[in-house]
Order: sequence, then structure tokens, then C-alpha cells
Amino acid sequence: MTNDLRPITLYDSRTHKKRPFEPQQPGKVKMYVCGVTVYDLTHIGHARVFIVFDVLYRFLRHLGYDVNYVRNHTDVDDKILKRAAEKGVDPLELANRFIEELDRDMGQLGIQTPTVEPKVSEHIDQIIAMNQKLVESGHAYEADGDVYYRVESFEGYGKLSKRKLEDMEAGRSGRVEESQKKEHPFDFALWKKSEDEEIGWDSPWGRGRPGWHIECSAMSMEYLGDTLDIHGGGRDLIFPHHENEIAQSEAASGQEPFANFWMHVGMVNVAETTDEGEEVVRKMSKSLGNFWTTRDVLGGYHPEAVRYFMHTTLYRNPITYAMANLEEATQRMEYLYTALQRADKVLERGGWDAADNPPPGPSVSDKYWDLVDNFADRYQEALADDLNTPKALALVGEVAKALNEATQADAEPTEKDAFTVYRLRHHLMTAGEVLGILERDPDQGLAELRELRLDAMELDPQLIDEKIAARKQARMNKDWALADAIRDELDEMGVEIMDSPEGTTWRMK
RNA sequence: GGCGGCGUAGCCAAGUGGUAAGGCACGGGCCUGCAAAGCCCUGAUUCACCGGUUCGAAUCCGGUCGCCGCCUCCA
Repeated sequence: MTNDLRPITLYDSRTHKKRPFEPQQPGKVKMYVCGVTVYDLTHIGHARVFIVFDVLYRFLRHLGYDVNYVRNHTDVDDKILKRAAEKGVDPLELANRFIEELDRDMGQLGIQTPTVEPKVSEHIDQIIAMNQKLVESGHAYEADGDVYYRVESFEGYGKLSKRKLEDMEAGRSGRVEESQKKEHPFDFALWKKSEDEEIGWDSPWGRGRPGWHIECSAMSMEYLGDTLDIHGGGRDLIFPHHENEIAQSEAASGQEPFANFWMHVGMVNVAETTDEGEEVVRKMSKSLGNFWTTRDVLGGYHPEAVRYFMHTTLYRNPITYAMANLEEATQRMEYLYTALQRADKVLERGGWDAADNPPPGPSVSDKYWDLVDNFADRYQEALADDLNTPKALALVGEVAKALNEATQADAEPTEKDAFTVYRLRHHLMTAGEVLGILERDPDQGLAELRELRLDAMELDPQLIDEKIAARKQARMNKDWALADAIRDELDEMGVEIMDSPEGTTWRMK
């Protein structure tokens, strides 16, 4: 029954506190996440946000919640118009192209498709209707074909970002839009007049296009109603984007709050060396030009390694993108897949397999009884605490270690041993499903992981296989000197070999 | 100037009142023809610093220092 689903706790950045998450309708979650303005390839800051909410989406459904997850594409925006003009292409075509690129990258990362992915260009009517409502109620005003939100008309303005209009220094960031048309410097555009050559739609205020913030209000309310259970996005959207969404949405609907929980994902930082040779860690951003595209990162690292890396830090904290961290994550993925591979081999040795012919239960070795029995609960508890993925990974590591320990022996396993391995393996797989890792067959996963490094070093796997075959021959002849020489040769190529009863496997160092 | 966050072992990183998870690196051992992989053992009397509250604080309060983010492009 939906009423007795496991409760979870989430940190709400509006109230700056963790509190029990209670959807308005028991068991049904309305979640809206701000997507990307599609005028370029995504960077890994975007990827982090997508991964975080993907895990939340997976976890809620894992617990049995019914989740209505809406994540938008902003396909009408001045940055898109600018880029399209530079390239001499149609803005919507440009946007669609980058939506396709985004889908490709996020698909590779194993991001599950949200329930709805609305586009601004397909919701112009809703945006105009909301603007009309705001103008009629005095929260917005028309000025020479533009429509502006009147921030002073909304008492709660600043409640999310905890700032007061009078405390803010207009122009502090050097990005204030000069406009004589506005009544107040912080009034923001709901609708912008379009010049003839610009994209535009007819409206009560003439031909124009939506401003930046209004689309999220209009589209979230279209699909999820006046009050969202969860609204998420990157931390840098708190002000002004989410602040403005609150002002628009609450003023338009008369309902408060617009969202019960605000979740904000920490920034991805990048370490750089200054001209003085100093190491500094700064936020990755387009304007600083220090960003890595998702595409580039996936060219060098496995998608599951990228996900693992993202899970090593709490989603609210900043994370530093660095090669060493991605390499460590890669190593951990290899460790986890190796544990699964060992489990499969042990089951096979006993005449069973995990899929069609599992070992009979329910008896489990005493040593692992607690772990097998409590794992699911402990794992859920970790994630139910505001998505504590580092803790979840610690538990995953615990199961993998137990699995490795339980598969130390080369002997044929007893029924009890095999069933223990089978259960531990199952837990590891289930845990992986929620985090979006370990979704490949172990052999496949390991092959993919090493393939990226193979490519990086421009090595031919066939050559490696040949050398391993030669070494096998030498070992059968007990020509240890030759066998070791071949191994050293492989080692210099960065190839590490592992002998086991089932034969020799290898991986990239 | 305003608002917010962070500072935990060599490195990464959980823990927010009950006596410091986990990972990487390092060292020792088991296994191995030798290795690797895997397994076992090993590391903070201590959580930036100072003071306070408390039977008890990394966790709460006050102050100091350092770093970062936002203040209408930003995930």
C-alpha cells in the first residue's frame, strides 16, 4: 500500500533544514527539475544535476513511490538566439540539435528519461496566459512591448535566497540589464519584444518571446499543478531563477508554497594552476571557460565511473573534477565488477548460475547472515537520509568485500556457500540499480572499462591476447624466465595480468 | 557592502550532542613458480584556532583566521 512506503528525509534549501519528506498525495511525487538552455553541448556540471535527480528518481521508485518527474528543455532564450544568429541557423533547429546531443550524452550516462520533458517553444500559450494573469493582478506591467514582473508587489520576494531587495547591490555582479523601462532595477522580463528578424509569437503585447524564468513556472504548473513536492536544480539557480519562479508562481496561483522542498545540487569545481603556479579550485562555468563537456569526459572515462565519482560526495556539497578522482572511481568500478565476476565463476564452478539455475536457499553462511539479512534496510536508510550516496557506496564496498572473501576458495562451493554468494551478489546488483552503476554484465563492464584506457594508450587488444597465449605456453613448459619476461613486457605497456584457476585475465593499470 | 556554505588522517570523504564510516596512497602478512588480483592487519587520544554551554561537543553558542559560492549569462 502506498501509505506505508518507507519515509525519507530531504534537505530543503528554502528552510535550510532536513525534514521528513511528505508528498501531498501519499505515495505520489511531483518533481520538477530545471534542465538546460540548449545552445551548446552539456558540461559535467549539468551531468551532475542530471545524475543526482536520476538517483532520486530511481530511489523513490525503488521504494514504491509513483513519481511524476518533469525536466524541461529551455529552447527559447537569448543565448540561443545569439548563437543561432552567429551560425546563421534557425534558433529552434539549433536548440533541437543540442537536445539531441544532450539525449545522447545523458543516455550514455544511464540517465533515465523523465516522465515529461517539455520545451518552451511548445508552451507559449501557457506562458502568455500566466503573464496575462500577472498583469491583471498588478504583479506585472507592460512597457513598450515588454512585460516585467514587479518585484515590489510580492511581499515574499527574496525568501528563498534569503536576501532583501534593499540589501542587494544592483550591478554587483556587473551583469545588470540596463533598462529605462523598468520601475525597479530588479524587475525582470516575463516577455520580451521581438524585432522583425527575431523569433517571436503574437501576444496581447505584440510580437515577442518569453523571458528567462517564466517558462519553468508555466510548464511545471501545466504538468504538476500549483504546488510541487520537489523542485530541483543547480545551486547557482537559487538566485535569481528560482527566486523569480516563486514570485511568479505564487502570485499567479495564489497558492503558497510553490514547492514544498527545494533541492539544490552543489557546483562542480575544477582545479587550475594560476600563472604564478598556484593551485586554485574554482567553479566550473562557461563564462570562465574552464569547463569540461560531458562528451569529453565520456571520451576518457566510463559512464559508470563518472557516476561513481559523483556519488562519492554528498550532492549538496561542491565536488572537484580531477583526473585522479575519476581514475580512482574507475578503479572502484573495476573492483566491484571483479567481485561480481568472481561470484559468477564460483556459482558456475558449483554448477549454478545467477539467472536460470540459482543455488537452492534459504541457508546462508553464519558469517554473512547479518549482512545478507540487513543490507537492504541499511542501504535504504543511507539513501533515505537526504540521498547520502557516500554512505551508500561504503555499504556497496562492504558487500563487495564480503563477496570477495566468500569467493576466496578455489574449491567447488557447497550449496550453502553458493547460496551465500548468490545472495550477496543480488544485493550488490540491487544497490547498483539505484545508483545507476553495475548495470552491465561483469565481463562486459570490465571490458568497457579497460577499453577506454586501451584507446588512450593506443594498444591493440589482439597483441595482448597473443602475448598472454605465449606466456601460457611458457608457463606450461615451466620456462619461468620467459613467462616473466613476457609479463614484464606487458607491464611496461600498462597491462596487468591476473592468473586464476579459470585462466589469465588482464586489465589496464 | 549583503546573504549563504565550507575547514575531519598524506589525499578524497561520511558523521551535526554520547565518545571519529568508507575509499585511495603507504607499510606488514596470507595466497602465488614469482607476480597481479583478492583477503587479513596497520593509521586521527582527535575533527582550522580561541573561549563558553553540558555529566558529555567534530557536532550547540560567541569570537578569530583561511577558503568558496551567490547578489539578474550561469547546472
